[in-house]
Amino acid sequence: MRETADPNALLSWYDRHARQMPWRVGPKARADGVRPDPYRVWLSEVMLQQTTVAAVKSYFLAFTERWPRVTDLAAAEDAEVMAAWAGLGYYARARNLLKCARAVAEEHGGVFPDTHAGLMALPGIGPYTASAVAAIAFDRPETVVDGNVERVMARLHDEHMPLPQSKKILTEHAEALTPTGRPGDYAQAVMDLGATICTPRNPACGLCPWRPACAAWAAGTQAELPKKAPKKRKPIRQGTAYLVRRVDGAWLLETRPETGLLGGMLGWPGTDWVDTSEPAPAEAPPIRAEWKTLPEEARHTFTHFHLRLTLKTALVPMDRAPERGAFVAAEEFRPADLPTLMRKAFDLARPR
DNA sequence: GACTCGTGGTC
DNA sequence: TGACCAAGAGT
Repeated sequence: MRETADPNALLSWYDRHARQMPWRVGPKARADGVRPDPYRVWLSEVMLQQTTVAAVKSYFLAFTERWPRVTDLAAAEDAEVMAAWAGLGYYARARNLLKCARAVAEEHGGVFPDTHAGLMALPGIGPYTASAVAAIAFDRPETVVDGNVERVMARLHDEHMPLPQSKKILTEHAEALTPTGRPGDYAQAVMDLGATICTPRNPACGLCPWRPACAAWAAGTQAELPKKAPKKRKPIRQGTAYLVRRVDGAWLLETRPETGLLGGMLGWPGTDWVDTSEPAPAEAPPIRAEWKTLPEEARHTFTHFHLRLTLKTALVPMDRAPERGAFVAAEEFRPADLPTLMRKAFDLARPR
């Protein structure tokens, strides 16, 4: 008879092996009564959505240095926040981050709600993030279910039904295990277990505090779990971007529409992007100029398609007015403010 | 439930 | 090199 998974065994493991991260109050400090700052917990959780810890660290430090409190962030300009988020991806997160900060500042007196329902009502906070903030910042016994927890539960219970179909069952397993004591530490402990021991490939079962309870370990199936529905392959889209430099060094840029891909981000004016099976999109030059096509196209892969972007460049005189976008002075232009695709295009087109 | 929505690291 | 993957949310 296999043992039942013991939350205390996991907490004991976490006390010894918790990862240190800039936004985390470790188990020792937590036991000494140190409370995490809900603003920092929320900010980190939003940044960590579908994003690796390694990628998040420098952004988290930059954001908290520049905007130490939620009211500081709420008072920031949209363009400043979008530029600071550039490169981290999933830019709807940044747009919702600002909406959420402003809602907390204006409708909640600058104080985050401390319940799952209160948090869920805020922009950019879904089931996972509401549970994470409620548990980690407010020590409420909420159950966090992220990709780590799904994997751990699928293996613990040897669940072979593929995701996302199995999500509900895995959530119920996770809820059944969540303890009423130390819920914040516990939430972080399950995710640390998934990130360092119960990893997608080559799980370190020999070091796992829950191995005695693991049905997949008993069956030898841990390497093939969790099962996932097959993914569709990515189509290829094509388009053209126009990189215009004025003789004084200014660059012609535009802020993209709020919705859709790279919404709200700075970018080069260009055509629509269409599937390569369709005719190439009509030219859409943002200004009258002599265009030069670069020998190399910018290639970039998004979540659901590959993009091949033809780059056209031009040098224009001071008195030439653009039909789209606006010139940004050379000394004010920072390539780091661009999303990665646009920065790639710039790196191929920049004068050297 | 099925799509959309980024990026960099890894094998 | 290409596919997979990482602390999901919104529509």
